[in-house]
Amino acid sequence: MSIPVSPSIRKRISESTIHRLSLYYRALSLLEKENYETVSSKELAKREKLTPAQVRKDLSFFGSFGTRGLGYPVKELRAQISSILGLDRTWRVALIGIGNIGSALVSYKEFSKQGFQIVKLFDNDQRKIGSNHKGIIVSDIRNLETELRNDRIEMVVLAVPATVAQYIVDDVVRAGIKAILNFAPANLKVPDDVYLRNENMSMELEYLSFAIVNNHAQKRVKLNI
Amino acid sequence: MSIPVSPSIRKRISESTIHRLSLYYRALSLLEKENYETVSSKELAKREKLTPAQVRKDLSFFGSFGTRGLGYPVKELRAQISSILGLDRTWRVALIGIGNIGSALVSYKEFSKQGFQIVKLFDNDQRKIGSNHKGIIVSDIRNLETELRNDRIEMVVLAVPATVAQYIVDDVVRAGIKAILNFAPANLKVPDDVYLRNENMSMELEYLSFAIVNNHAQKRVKLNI
DNA sequence: GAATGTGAAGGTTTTCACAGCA
DNA sequence: TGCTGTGAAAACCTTCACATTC
Repeated sequence: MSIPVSPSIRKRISESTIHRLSLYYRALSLLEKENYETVSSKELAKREKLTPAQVRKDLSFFGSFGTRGLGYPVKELRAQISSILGLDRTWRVALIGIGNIGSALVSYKEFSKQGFQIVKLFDNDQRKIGSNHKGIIVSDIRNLETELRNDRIEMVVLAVPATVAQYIVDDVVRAGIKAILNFAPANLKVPDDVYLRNENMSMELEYLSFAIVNNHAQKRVKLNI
Repeated sequence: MSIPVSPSIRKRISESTIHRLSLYYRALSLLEKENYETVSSKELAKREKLTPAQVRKDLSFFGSFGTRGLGYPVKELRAQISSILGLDRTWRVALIGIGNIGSALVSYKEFSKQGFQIVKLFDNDQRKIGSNHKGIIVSDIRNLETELRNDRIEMVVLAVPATVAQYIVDDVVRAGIKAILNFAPANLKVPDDVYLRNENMSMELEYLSFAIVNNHAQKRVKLNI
């Protein structure tokens, strides 16, 4: 009998661990397609450029999913991580701002693949309101609060200009939304009980720029074979 | 006289420090627009939801830019960080894959604003090759290696399907490119001397999903006032 | 008085190394 | 024998606290 995933986590799990769970999840999905029955922490680590100890430690926070001498059962572990990350269900997501980035996100396959269903689109541009994107009619942002409530939206993706982002996020918070993914290069203020994450796509380019200019040492992956 | 930025950094600077430099840079750009002459670590920290000590420590790795009792000169500090991050110049960037995400990135203002100039586009789709995106003609990916060399491209942004990403990245590496930003959900292998960063946009949504499902405690920002 | 710069302390994350089990 | 699970150690990162400077 396997130990169940603890429903409420005692020790605070680090952000990095959670991000790595996403990586494991992706690797396991691939391994399942490749018909692997089991996988060792060593193999998982290799595929995600991590160390075997890291993989085992991360997983150990949530339970004992492996078998000594054998490894982890691919299918089960994938299901477990899926449940830990809340990917064993679908999420009703609204996307605000049908510009550049917004339009791309509507058809971004990785979102829907993981259960994030964009079911609502908003914009303030009269030319866009009423138009159809991938089967969804763009709503007027003036009705944001009521429509977010009526459509039982659980997460919001913000892809609006930085200058208006705070006003919109205030509305979103008023609508009772507790999870927001922000693409605007702005520092948004939200109450303590609202989860806000920022996606800053030029940050990684800036890292590359820094790395080249400064000859920055790469983090070396120990292979401990 | 100010102490110059050490050209080669002895102690390895952490990734987080570099990412925070990006944040400081953005905040300082705004402060400059707002006509601030100086800024304290306290104010900078507040704007980026960090601690004053963190700000001072980060900056101290690169030099002494402030004045005791006064704070940091906004304009100078911005210039210094700009030079540290390599943003005081322009970068010739090629974008490969003019799909969903790729098209959005061509017009993504944050890139050009920081000096990342997309000067070259590639795709393998005959219908796209030869077409004009924001003044750039899409090239055939079959000429990737030679064109990257001839056009003296310094960075590559990859926005192609995961299934073909490795083949393309191999070509990119052969062309001598040392910095790659990858949007494909794939684990690409590159030689040690090539910087590769991954942008995984669903990872943050997965974090939000985890946070909701597990009532994950937010990292609390100490205000030490 | 105000705020930086920085060793040292404290806290967190990663890695080690090995007991334990299939 | 092979590989997990995990305390302990090591490495790393953040915060403290204060001497220092304007």
